[in-house]
Amino acid sequence: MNTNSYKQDRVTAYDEAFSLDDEKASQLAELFSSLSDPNRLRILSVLLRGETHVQQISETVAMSQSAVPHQLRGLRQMRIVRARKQGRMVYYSLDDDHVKELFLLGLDHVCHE
Amino acid sequence: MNTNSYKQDRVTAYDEAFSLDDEKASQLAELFSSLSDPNRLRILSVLLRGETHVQQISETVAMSQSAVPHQLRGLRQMRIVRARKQGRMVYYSLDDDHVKELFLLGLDHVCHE
DNA sequence: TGAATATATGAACACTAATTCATATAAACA
DNA sequence: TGTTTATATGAATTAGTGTTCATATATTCA
Repeated sequence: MNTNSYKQDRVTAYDEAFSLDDEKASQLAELFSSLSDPNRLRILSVLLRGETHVQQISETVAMSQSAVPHQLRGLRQMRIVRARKQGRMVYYSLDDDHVKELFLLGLDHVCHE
Repeated sequence: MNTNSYKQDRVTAYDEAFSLDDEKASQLAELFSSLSDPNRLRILSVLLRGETHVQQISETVAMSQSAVPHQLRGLRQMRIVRARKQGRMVYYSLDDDHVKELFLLGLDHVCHE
């Protein structure tokens, strides 16, 4: 973890000599890809309000029964959301605040022009 | 500009009653889509260091002659980069700091796990 | 003016990704 | 136990995206 120095303050961290290596580029692209679909974003916007079960997500974002679990699967694999089963319902929530920050920063930008 | 209240402090702005409408969802998805490709991210990582001409981008990120302008076109249309022609070279730079912030926040997250 | 260089663009192709449809699993309830 | 409800999954379809190849435009230089 000392071969790079990404861990500095975000804005000042970017070294002039820095060039994004292939692996980091791919990871970063994967992260942003998770946020690159309107329906996925709407699912996340629901989860931003708190833990919710699948059916309720479907209704809120007006997606079909099977489309929602399909998307949730991807988000789960990216560790963006987390599932908790209770009875026959499965409750999803954001796995941490990382994506919430990105989401809100992005929304901020979109809404300012 | 007062039909929404997105302009509050980012973290507290997210109203419990808020649900991402279709248009905002699409705009946001478009924004994140701009960052959803490794090569595009590498191009941006070069531009983060400052204004650069196309050929130099090609060399730095090891992309073909035509692939780079193709990608730059998309970034230009999204107003993420800006072009300045000088002689037969075209110099590109980031159009503002919006995407830089997203890029660095994302990189931050990727590098912390 | 003609050749060389830098960038852009259109079409074709390959690849990815999102949705739907059908079906499977699994829990609750009668 | 059998039926209903909630979620998940696989396959197929469709739409979108990134690259390459060939070519166009535009600028410099001889």
